Amino acid sequence: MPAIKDVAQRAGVSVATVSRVLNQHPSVRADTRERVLAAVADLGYRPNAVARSLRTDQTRALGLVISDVLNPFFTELARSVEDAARDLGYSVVIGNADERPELQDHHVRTLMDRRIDGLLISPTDGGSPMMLDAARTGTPMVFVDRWIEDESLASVPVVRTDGRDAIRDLVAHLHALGHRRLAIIAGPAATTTGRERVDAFRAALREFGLTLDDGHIGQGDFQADSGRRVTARFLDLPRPPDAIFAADNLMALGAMDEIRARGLRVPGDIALAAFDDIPWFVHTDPPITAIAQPTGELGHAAVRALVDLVEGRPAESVTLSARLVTRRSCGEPEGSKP
Amino acid sequence: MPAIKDVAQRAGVSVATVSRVLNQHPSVRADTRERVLAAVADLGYRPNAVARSLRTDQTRALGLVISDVLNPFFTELARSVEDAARDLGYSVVIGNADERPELQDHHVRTLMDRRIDGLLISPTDGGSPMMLDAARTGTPMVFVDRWIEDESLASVPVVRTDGRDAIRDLVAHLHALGHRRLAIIAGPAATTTGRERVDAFRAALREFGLTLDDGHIGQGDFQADSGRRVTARFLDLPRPPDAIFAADNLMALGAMDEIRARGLRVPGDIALAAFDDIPWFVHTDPPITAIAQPTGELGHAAVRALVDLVEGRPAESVTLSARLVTRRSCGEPEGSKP
DNA sequence: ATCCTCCGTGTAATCGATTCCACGAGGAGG
DNA sequence: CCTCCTCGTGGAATCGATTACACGGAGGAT
Repeated sequence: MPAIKDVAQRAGVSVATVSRVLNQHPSVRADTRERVLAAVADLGYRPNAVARSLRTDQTRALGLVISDVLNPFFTELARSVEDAARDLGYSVVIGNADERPELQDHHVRTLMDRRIDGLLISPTDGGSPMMLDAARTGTPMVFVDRWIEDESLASVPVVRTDGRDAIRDLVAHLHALGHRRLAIIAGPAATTTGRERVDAFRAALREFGLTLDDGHIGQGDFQADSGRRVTARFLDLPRPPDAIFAADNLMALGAMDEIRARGLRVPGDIALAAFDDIPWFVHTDPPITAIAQPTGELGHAAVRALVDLVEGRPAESVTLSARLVTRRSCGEPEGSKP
Repeated sequence: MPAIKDVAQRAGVSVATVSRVLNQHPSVRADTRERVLAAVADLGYRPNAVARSLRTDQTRALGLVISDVLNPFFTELARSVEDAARDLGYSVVIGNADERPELQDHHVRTLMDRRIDGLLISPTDGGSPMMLDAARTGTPMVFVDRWIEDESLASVPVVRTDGRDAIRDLVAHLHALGHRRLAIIAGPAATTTGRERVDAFRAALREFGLTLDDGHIGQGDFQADSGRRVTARFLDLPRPPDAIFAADNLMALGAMDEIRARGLRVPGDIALAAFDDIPWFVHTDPPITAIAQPTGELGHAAVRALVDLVEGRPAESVTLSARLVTRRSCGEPEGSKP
């Protein structure tokens, strides 16, 4: 693999001149430029990004640590992040934390070791040591989707979706269809989205004169299995809920598994709704009512904020809003009753 | 961010000694080692991977270029690749080609510029310039899932799934349920998996005395939209097929969309099956019969082969086999008829 | 006592780029 | 004709690690 000195030699110039040509520095005579470019083409030379990074102290790479790649919400997020970053001339290195704090820490550490220019992170837990460290040492950092409530992290911008209104709409929808005993499969209490969705759900219930039983809050971990387990607990109750709201799409999948395994039917026996909409919800039996986040915009906004930080501009937090997409899993839509 | 010389200074030794401690070189006196380790801890020093890579000419990073992150098959693959790589002490940098050759090329180029140690690639097309270049210049490289049939790439190991038998099983299943006019939504002809699945399908049909009409082969591109389009064409035929086999799960999703949009029913009006199984297929209406690849093993085997290459050992191609998972989208299972 | 070995450590070259500074040539202005 | 700029270019320092080689001291062999 040819290095810059090979190009210099072949073009009969110094490495400095080659470097200037490569970085479109103006003070190179046109014919010299030609010669250098010709040598570059002949040798198939490509600058070594590792060496360049060492010298310039920037890698033009961003780190993205997400909680679970297998969750369609996060893969869509990852995709939009990569798109936005590429447009701005950055690469993205993805780390999958699998909802495990120690894995999250591993990835943050590896990314920092590789000296990525900035970190986009959707924390799995209450804040791992490496992450606090990264924030403290001034690594540009942006939280996406979830964030950490810690005063030492107060300056880290948060790009997220506020599901409050959509959740209220969902509760209204359920209420209108006659459901009164509503339950929620919550995310981990350590995550902000975990808590927030429960809070919003509880507040909305209150608005409709309902209360959220302690027995109707199940602790999940955003994985399908936990949705199954919690749903089993709900269904074993003497008076089971008549509607279940899963705080993410994987737990909704688990819930469906369990409901189906017991020979019950959605929405006849029990209604089901989920946070996060995915293409498959159209084709499930029945199609699932869900709260959709503007995932693409979320990714773009997050990258914009992070790159602002990286390039020395101030960055702001962004809050987008989610919307309810009603389908048939909570009962027949209002207008369509016979 | 402290560098090795800061550690050296604080411990009162030279940078060489610090480096030796960090790389567990044996010839360091125990008490010196202690002092160095203490300094490392005090400063929170972490070695700069960029500098290390420049010097050692290895990054301990692997590149993975996949055709489409949004396809659950590939995200599962990516996840298993990352798992396997991490176990062996490597990081994975993912590039999403989005089934677009020019994007694939962009990622290969970027990864090569960053001097990744090896490249895992699932090519979208017949072989882009950068890829041929990479192979020619001796970059360790392994094809996964798909590959390129080019003599200059003959030495690149291929880790893949052979779906031949499973496709035969599928055709047998369809035949047993009375379907005779079978159609296939194929992948791009430029991809090996695209062609291979059609070939296997055609061969299996012949075995059952059926033929594959030209009108019953639709050219898709592994994306949902193309599944929709091709299905529309099938259904507009004067004598539409009575069973459709989609060569991947996204095109199956598109096919379902189209079938549903026309008010037709699966499997009553038309049977549907897909290559690649995903968790949601259990919950669609109806549950979809699919051919499942051992995705986890695929990823692990691919990483093993690539790391062998990277570390100077010979690597071998691996072919795993897929299996048919019958559900209800082709008709009621044999045993369960009344 | 002398010489050799080995052990632990330091000095300095090196990887491949970027960039500051210096330098020579040529043109403009006095 | 001399001085001063400007322009284009080259030399060399630098980023942060690794590692070949050198070196001084301790201990063993003779």
